[in-house]
Amino acid sequence: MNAQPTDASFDTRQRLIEAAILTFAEKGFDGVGIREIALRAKANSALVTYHFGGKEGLYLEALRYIFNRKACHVAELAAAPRFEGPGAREAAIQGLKSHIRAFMEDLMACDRGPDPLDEAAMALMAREMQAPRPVSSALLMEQIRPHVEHLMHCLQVLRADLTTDELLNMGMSIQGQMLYFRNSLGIARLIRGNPNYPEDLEGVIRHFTDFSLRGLGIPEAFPQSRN
Amino acid sequence: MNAQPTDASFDTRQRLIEAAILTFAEKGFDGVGIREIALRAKANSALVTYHFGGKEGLYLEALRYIFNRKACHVAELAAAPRFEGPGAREAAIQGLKSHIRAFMEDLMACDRGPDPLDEAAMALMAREMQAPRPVSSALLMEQIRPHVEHLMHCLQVLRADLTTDELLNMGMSIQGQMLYFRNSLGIARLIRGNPNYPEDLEGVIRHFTDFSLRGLGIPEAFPQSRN
DNA sequence: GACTGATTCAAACGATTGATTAATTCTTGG
DNA sequence: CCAAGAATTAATCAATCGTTTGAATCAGTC
Repeated sequence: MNAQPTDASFDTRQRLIEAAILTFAEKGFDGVGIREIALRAKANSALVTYHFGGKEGLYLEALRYIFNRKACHVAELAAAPRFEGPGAREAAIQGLKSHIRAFMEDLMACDRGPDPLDEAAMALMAREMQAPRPVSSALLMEQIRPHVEHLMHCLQVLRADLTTDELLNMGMSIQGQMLYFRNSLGIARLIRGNPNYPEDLEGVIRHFTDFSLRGLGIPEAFPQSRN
Repeated sequence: MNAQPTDASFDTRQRLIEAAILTFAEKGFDGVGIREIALRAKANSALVTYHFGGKEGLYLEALRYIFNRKACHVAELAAAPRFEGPGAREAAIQGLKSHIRAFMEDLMACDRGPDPLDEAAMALMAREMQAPRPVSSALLMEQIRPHVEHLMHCLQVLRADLTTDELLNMGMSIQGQMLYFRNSLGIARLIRGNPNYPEDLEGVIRHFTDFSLRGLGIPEAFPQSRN
């Protein structure tokens, strides 16, 4: 593995990484050979060991590439200040709404157009989340933690009466519906008989927002008790 | 592959299938060799081809074994009659509660004690749901469809004012949080720093029930408007 | 143009893959 | 008891795996 890539090797490295994302996402780590990746990247398979130290090194670098590439909206929110004092509750509601919107927009990568690489990157992250490799679980945790903490902060402000465990359950339900939505897009399109679903992402975001606020137990979001 | 297994070969077949479930669940289809499975089953690796026609045949047989073994609670519910006439609403609420409980108990296989085989079976199904193999996707869909239809019927009774698309969104949120819970057990345990999570499955079931009923917009489930 | 280090390449490495073979053991009905 | 078929075994198959090798090619520097 070389120390720092030069301009000459940068293109090859990038092509290998992108081919790795596409192919790993499609078939999983064990379902792909480095020859297949190298062929897709129009590079020699020996370069995988040369540039990344091996197949696993390429896999790790692919994950890092995904994390760095996705200048997430969620990441910006995670850096927001804490909600305190009067108006904290309203701010937390707005923060939760923003989180759901940002997370959905990140999930769908809707602001960069339909990019197959983004699509594959999310599929690969989904694989990694379900069956985390020991070597990459730390990388994944480091990436997810700030988002989790920001969401948990919103929830804690909104439901100060709940225990930490109950708050984690709330967060799990909120994140779960969105991540499952992303993971099962293919099936959902089949069930609805609509290959373009969701045409109305705004409607889906609105649904997740309302469902989450009600599920969380926010009175303002509950239609029957609103008036 | 032999036509019908005799008594003599039944034990070996069973041992191979159970070893396959455990090992496939742990490392995925491509991450396991038949020698490793055979070693775990204390059998000869050539018997995989002899009894099941090959590695993929063993995998399919393992899935069938899971489906047959798991006399799912959800499957019983799916065969329940439709909710009609007076009391339909109460019945639908109870039906939804039962569905969530049954689905969670099936997901966690908690009613037969902590059986590593059941645990592995669910992990394998989770893998299969996220990245279904072409040969087994039909088997999986056939297994899942009745559960989806039963859930949709409950939702339709409870929220007759919603469009089909909105109802599908509701169902997606309800199933999503549970499936995500199952799929991301590994990450959840990392986040909580508790490898034994969830110790209190009842609490999780109660949470999903409350969250779903509130999210669905059922007034009775909303604490602030209950009294 | 010669030298240097980084990069790429074709070829081959040993190991392991799923599958096959042929011989052997086990089981069982006549 | 004994053929006959089923079940199991060790050994081996070709293919592929990730990796290594050594030479070729490239880009700069003196």
